Amino acid sequence: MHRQVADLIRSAIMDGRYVPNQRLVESDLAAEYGVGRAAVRAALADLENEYLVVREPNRGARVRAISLDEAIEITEVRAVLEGLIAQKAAERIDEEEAAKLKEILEEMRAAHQRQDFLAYSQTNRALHQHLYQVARHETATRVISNLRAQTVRYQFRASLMPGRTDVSFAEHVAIVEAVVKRDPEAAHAAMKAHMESVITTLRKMPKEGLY
Amino acid sequence: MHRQVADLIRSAIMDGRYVPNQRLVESDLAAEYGVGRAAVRAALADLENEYLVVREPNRGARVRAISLDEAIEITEVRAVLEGLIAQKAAERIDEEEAAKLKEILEEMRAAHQRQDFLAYSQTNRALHQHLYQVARHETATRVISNLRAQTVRYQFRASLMPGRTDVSFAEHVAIVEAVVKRDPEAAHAAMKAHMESVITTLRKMPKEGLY
DNA sequence: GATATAAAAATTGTTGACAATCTTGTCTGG
DNA sequence: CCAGACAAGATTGTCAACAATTTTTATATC
Repeated sequence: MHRQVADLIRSAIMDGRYVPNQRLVESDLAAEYGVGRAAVRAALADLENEYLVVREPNRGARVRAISLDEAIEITEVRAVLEGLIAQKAAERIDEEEAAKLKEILEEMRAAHQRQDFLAYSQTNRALHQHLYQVARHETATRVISNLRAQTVRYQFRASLMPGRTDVSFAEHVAIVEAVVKRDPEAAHAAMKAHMESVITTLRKMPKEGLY
Repeated sequence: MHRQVADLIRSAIMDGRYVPNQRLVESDLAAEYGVGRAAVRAALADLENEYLVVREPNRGARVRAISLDEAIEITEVRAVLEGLIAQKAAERIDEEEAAKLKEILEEMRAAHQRQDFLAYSQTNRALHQHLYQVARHETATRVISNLRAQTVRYQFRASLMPGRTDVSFAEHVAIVEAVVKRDPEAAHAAMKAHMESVITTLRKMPKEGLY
């Protein structure tokens, strides 16, 4: 039960429905989601452990504000982990998985060509998800997923920057080529380059507001 | 309150007082630690989020069993993160911090020379902790700490293997030298070599029991 | 002894009540 | 008007009770 509540609250945070520093009052949330306070409490504890929420004793919970600097730091951690994933994927990929990876890349290309930003974003996600599956590295996957939730809005904004999609797509082509070629070092290097490019983009973002 | 309880339970797990797959019964723990069930419940939730404990609906909590394969996987993630830490430390270290790092290394050398395993282990820990501080990379530090708690007993066993301390010490010397020299790439490489050596040692361990 | 079934006991999940703490609003004096 | 004190209201933290679920025990049968 509390897990579902946590999922709902997490979605609300990621969607921007709950904004940084917003108070999350147990009884209000209980009423909103039609559950008891105990479930809300447990959900907030989970979200605190995911660093999406901060709680102070006797003072309740708030949506955690993440500065651009922290988003960059989080992305740096993601970068090294995505590099590990790419390397493992290159070591472990089988024919079927390779075919699917290329398929996703083609969908990504098509979305890119028709300038369908939403579809591009979705295929980008699907590509990374597929790499996690190919890599079969549960720990890395788990840590990445958690970190991603913390920076999702920065990622959205970064991806809206002019020319970003062109760069991103080329980088993904390089990643897929290296992985399909079963070259762990090249895969690692390609992913590293991609993630550094993401970080560079983040660094160029104006430091306005919190996410 | 529940945070203190979580700390106590975590220590018991890391000390081996609570063993893999052991049931952790809320009311028993409440009696043992002199707190209410609500606090135990919250503490167990925290520990579940740290992957030290697994909980199933209606079936309670157990100490999570971590296989050698998983310990290796966790260490692989730690490896890339420790590499990031070493790199950042090399970029950011100041004179005072460099002096302290060298000081810790000397204590580590002394412990190694008098074959005081416990002191060696403590200085090893202190060295890594100091690197985390020097690196000023909160996210990496946080993720590492959590992962470390999950593998602490494997680490202990690995460090007991014959000749391990000799190798370990030499590797730490290389790390410190690179960091003090403010060479991020060398620091990263030295740490990578060290962590790969740890992983190799883990791979050589007999697959007996769970930790 | 092994197996199946029912009952009893143990444990988890949830709730409402109340104590403790914090925040907000109101009043008074300078 | 502003600052401080105090009361009222809001919220969190905790508890005991009870419902729901699982585990253990006892009993019967083969």
